[in-house]
This record gives sequence, structure tokens and C-alpha cells, in this order.
Amino acid sequence: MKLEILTKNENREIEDEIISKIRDLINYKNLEPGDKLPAERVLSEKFGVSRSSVRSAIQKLEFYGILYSKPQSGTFISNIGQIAMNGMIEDILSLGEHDFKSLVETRILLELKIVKMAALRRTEEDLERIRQALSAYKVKMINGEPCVEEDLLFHLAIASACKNTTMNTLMLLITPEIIVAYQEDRVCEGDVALAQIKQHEDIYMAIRDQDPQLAKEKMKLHFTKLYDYIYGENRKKVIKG
Amino acid sequence: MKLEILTKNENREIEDEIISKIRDLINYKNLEPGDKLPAERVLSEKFGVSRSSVRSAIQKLEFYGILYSKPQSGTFISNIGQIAMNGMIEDILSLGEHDFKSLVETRILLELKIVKMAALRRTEEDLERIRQALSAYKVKMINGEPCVEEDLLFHLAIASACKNTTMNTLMLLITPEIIVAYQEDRVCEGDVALAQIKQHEDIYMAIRDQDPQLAKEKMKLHFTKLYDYIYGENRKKVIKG
DNA sequence: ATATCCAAACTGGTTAACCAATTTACCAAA
DNA sequence: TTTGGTAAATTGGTTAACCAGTTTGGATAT
Repeated sequence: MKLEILTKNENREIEDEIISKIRDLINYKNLEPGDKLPAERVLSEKFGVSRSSVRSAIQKLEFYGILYSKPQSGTFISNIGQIAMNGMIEDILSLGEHDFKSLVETRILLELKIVKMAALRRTEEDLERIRQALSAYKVKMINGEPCVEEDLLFHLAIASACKNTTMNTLMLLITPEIIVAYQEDRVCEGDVALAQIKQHEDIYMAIRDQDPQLAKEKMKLHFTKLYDYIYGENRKKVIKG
Repeated sequence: MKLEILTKNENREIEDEIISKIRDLINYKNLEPGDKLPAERVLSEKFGVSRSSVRSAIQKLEFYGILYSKPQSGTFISNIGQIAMNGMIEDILSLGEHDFKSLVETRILLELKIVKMAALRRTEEDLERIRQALSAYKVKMINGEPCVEEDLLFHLAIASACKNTTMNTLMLLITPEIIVAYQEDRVCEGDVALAQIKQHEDIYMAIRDQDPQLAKEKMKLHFTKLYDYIYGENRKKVIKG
């Protein structure tokens, strides 16, 4: 277990080091957007690392849109300026794990917007999918079983209905971390369970009726509860009041 | 060029197909969170694809938090339930490129929140970084040079100051696409340039004075201009009025 | 002098062999 | 039966060889 962390850190450090070296190379050689990076083999030799390490570093920069690779041709610098590139690489290097508070803050921000858009743009298929997710959630909830997954699936179904590809992707990205953070089998009981179900049903009905403002209000209500749970007294296994 | 697209599509299709097969395998074998996936070699043979293809698919699922790999041990299913996993994989498979409108919508949503948080939490170092970005932006702007990069660096500096790791990461993710979409060398002239600079300065000063509400207002002003530019008449190379 | 063409070198992508660490299975000793 | 240790098998990660296009540079014909 300890080793795993070490390995990950090591790998990360190696990857980041290569990224840093690539940045230095671009700066030193004054490469501009569209210019070709040295070949992977050359870089691996110059940096004294394996070619696959270089490749993984390049792929990461490619993912962030800073580089792009053309097969049988080379790797090129994207059409963003040198200054912007430097700043972004610095940010990429310095970004670490997400703290739970920032995750929840972001989720709330996203979903208050998403639910409005979903209310306006949802199709019948979206509605049916949301309804099914809600149904699965209710079953678990009533039986007193853990239902974090079903809860978040409900919200993901809404995100899918909002027809904003970017926001949907971002929700997909941050959702797993939230699920894991919640994973300790938290359940609700009695009145609270019923209240939670009602909140979800209210959201669903607002979307069904295509009332964006009401949907946002109901989502806000849903989140005030969540906010209390996050920032309130120490987290409890069972919410009773 | 055509080939590049084909190659990418092909790759993507292969990767998605493998992801789909992995999902089916998990469902068929009823694997639960924490269970170990078959070894990469086994999967590559079973699916009739190369091991590196399996690896890239696994890495993608790892990025989305659905799987995690332990060196010399195996690949395991993350601590999210089977139902949630299935829904998320379906979403991942269906998500494509981001349309420009959704990118801008998301950016605006994020930044209106970010700028408030930045005003509250910025350190002196953050402020200095923002100031420098603003300075670089002004120089280009006054000289009538393209300054999209400097503009977005200014905004990224603000994002970095908001101290929300998740939002900062998301900004880093969506920013390059925006830059590229804007890249056609757009410049402002005369009064418009001065107005743009003033908008930025207003935002900077609000952050400096730690006035979140004012910062948000100024950012909103900045974005109404942007919104017009996006949704208004056909995009122009030079904004004059 | 210029345009055309072809082969050799170079490219990123792919495949297969290799490595070190971990897990597993088994056997001997208590 | 339980325990300890050891060696073989299995793992994800790494490296090196290979492949199919692309680019390039110069030889050749016009």
C-alpha cells in the first residue's frame, strides 16, 4: 500500500519532469504554434528516459490541448500562444487532488445551471431515463438501503438531459470522486427518507413540466440539505433530523 | 488530413468498443466494487485486440475514476456501484466533442463563481500574477495585436486564485478549446480596445479590493460583450462597435 | 533553370518480448 | 492443524523491435 503511493508519486514526478523539460525545450528553441516538436525517439534520448514515458507525457499535454500528434508526421504545438502555453503547463504541473469541499461546491454550481437547462431542453427519452433513475432511487431509499449511486445516477440523468456536452462531461468527471467520498454506507431513515424522496420527485416534476425556475428552486432546496450535511457538525452515518 | 480524422475515429471506435466489452464482462461476471478485472493479457486475447489497446481503454476508465490499477497486482473496479458504473460508461461512450456554445456557456458559469471566490480568497501572490497577466494583455491590446492568449491567461490567473482545485482544473480543461476556437486573429481597435481594457481593470480592482459582488458584476459586464459576440450576427474579424 | 518523380530516411503508432514486484501455492517444521 | 518460508506463476509497467504512411532531398528529364 505504501509502495503504491510511492510508485504513483514517482511516476507522476517522472511524467511531470518530462512535461517540464518539454516546456523548457519549447521556450529555449522558441517554438511557436504549429511548429513540430522533436521526434519521440530524440526526446527520449535527450531526456534520458524511455520513449513510452515521453509518449505518456505528450499524451497528457495532448489531452489538455497543448500539443497534437499527426501519425507518421510528428507532434506539433497547438494553436495557442507561447505565453498561454507556459502558464497552462505551470498550472497543469501544480494541480493536485481535489478536496472534497471544492468538489461539492463545483457540483452544486454546475447542477443549479444544469437543472434549468434540462427543464428547457429535455426530450421524452431524457424524461423517461430520469424517471427510471428516480424509481430505482426510491426503492432503495424506502428499503433503507444505501442509495448514493442511485442518487447520483438521477443527477447524471439530468445532466445528460441538459444537452450541454461540456457540462455533462464535467459532471462525469467529478461525480466518481463524490461517490467515493460518500461511499461509507450512508442511509436515511423514516421521515428524512420520505423528505429526500419528495425533493427528488419535485425536481423531476419541475423538469417534466418544463419549469426551469421551479426546477432550480427545488434543486437548491435539495442542496441546502447537502450543504448542511457537508459543512455542519461532524458527518454522521445516519441522518435523523 | 482526411486520414488523420479517419485514424482518430477508428482509434476511438476501437477504444470505445473495448470499453463496451469490459462493461459487458463486468455485468456478465457480476463483478462488484473492489473485484479484480482479468489481466490485460487475458482481456487482449479474449477480445482479439492488442494489449496496448486494452491498456488505453483501461486508462480512460481509470481517468474517469471507474477503474484503478495497482502495479504488479491487477486492475480493480472502483468503489462505485454497478448501476452507477453502467450509467457512467454509457455516458462516456456517448460523449463526443464539445460544441462551442456549450463551452462558452460553461466558461461563463464557472467564471462568475470563480471571480467571487477569487475576490475573497486571493493572496498577494495571486494578485501579482493577475496584475502581470493584465499588464501583458494591455500591451498587446494597445498595440492592436491579437491578445486572445493574454486574455485567457488573465482569466486563468483568476481561476488559480479562487483556491477551488476542482474549478481550476475544469477551467484548464475547457480553456484550450476556447482559445483554438477564437484563434483566428481577432483584434479590437480604438475605443473598443480601451473599453475592453477597462473591463479587465475593473475586474482586477474588484478582486484587489476583495469585493466579490462587484467582481461578479464586472465579470458579467465583460461577458455580456462576449455573449453578444458569440450569439450576435456572424462573427467578425474586427470588432468596431 | 525548373518541374517531376522516386527512393531513402524519418515519423507516430503497434506489437511483442522483457522486468521487477506481488501474489499464490505448496511443503516442511512445529 | 497451524505456521513459516520459499519458489513458481501472475501481474502491470517498461523497453525495444517492427509497421505503414509521410516527408524530404536530390537525380533526371524537359
